[in-house]
Amino acid sequence: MDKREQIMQAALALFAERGYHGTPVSLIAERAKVGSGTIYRYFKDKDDLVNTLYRHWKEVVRDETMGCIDRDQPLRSLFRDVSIRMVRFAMQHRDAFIFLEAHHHSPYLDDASRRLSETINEAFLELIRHGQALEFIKEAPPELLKSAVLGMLTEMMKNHWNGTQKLTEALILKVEEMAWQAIRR
Amino acid sequence: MDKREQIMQAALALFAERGYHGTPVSLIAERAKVGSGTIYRYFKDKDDLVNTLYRHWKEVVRDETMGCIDRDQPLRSLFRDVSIRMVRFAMQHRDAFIFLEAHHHSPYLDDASRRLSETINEAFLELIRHGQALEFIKEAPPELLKSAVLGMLTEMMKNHWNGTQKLTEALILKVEEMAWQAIRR
DNA sequence: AAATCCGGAATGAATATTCATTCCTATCCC
DNA sequence: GGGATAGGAATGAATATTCATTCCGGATTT
Repeated sequence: MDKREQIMQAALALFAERGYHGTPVSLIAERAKVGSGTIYRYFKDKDDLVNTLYRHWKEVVRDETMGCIDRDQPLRSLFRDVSIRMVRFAMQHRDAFIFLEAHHHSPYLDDASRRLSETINEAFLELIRHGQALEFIKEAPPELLKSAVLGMLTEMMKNHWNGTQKLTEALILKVEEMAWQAIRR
Repeated sequence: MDKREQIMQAALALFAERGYHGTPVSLIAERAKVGSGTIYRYFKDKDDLVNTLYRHWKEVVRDETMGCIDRDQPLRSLFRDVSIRMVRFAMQHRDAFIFLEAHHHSPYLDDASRRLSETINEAFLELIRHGQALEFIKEAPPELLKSAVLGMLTEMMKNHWNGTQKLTEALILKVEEMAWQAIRR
């Protein structure tokens, strides 16, 4: 019954569904079963709330996809490992995934949020550069390859959520293979 | 000096940059150099404006990417043709591209807008099914392949706009090749 | 019972929409 | 032609609504 937690959960779901400007604080309060004034006991203002949320979930993504990974396994399986962790994260945390995706470059994100996002980005780029050094991955700007892979995975997750094409365990593997085919030499 | 056109242009730029809820009607009026009341002479309300915009640009996309295409050329070059037309459209109409992308599944889109979107979708799926029938393209749900390709292209366009990785003519070809590698048999 | 926490009404700023008025242009009369 | 006039277009101040934030009386904890 942690109020702060209730507020974070309600805000996450609403921001994911309706966007930042589209969700009134009063609605967050209602959904969290909390007085609207209470929100301001835990967060300085709406901006602070969205940034706190963003940072919280970015950290979870970082830990679940980049943390505790065996960096010494063969590159191909390292890539698969990271890709599949990302998809798994998305499946398990639908709202967080949609929220992070939608607020990727929002003007109301503060510097701390931006820096954190950049860190994760850099880790993924490093993986790609490593693959290029080993000549497993295409010669092309790493940024380009990164966005190819992430764009692909992201769009398929969106399709999964909106019901167009549900992902099964088998399809996830297929998807990962497609991503690899796109960037391999 | 067509007021309606001025309003549409201003709204497109602002919605692309700040989103629907993020842009006050007064700002649209200011940017269009028009009294705010004038907007309501041409559009029933803000909702009507955003839907009109959406439909207008979806039709342009449809015509520029799916219209006037030689459906009898070899599948590989047909696919290239469509992909490159999409990228070209995005490069030439930055705001329209960002706007359409951002409002893809917004709750304020009406039925007519949704139907139009679905039509274009279906045309692309047809292309993929055709490729599968010829055994050039992977066996997998066409929806999945479609979102892989579009997600990839879309994300790379976003990276282009935000300055992370500018696309050159040569890179566009590379990108198209990656998309093909992802879905080919 | 003091301190802290909480709810939700109250407040004022921001916003969408309306409407009384002005402006423009085309038509008509002299 | 030129002045008068009608009627649609345009305007932006006024209105009604929505929203973020504050405030304060009451509940809960210590």
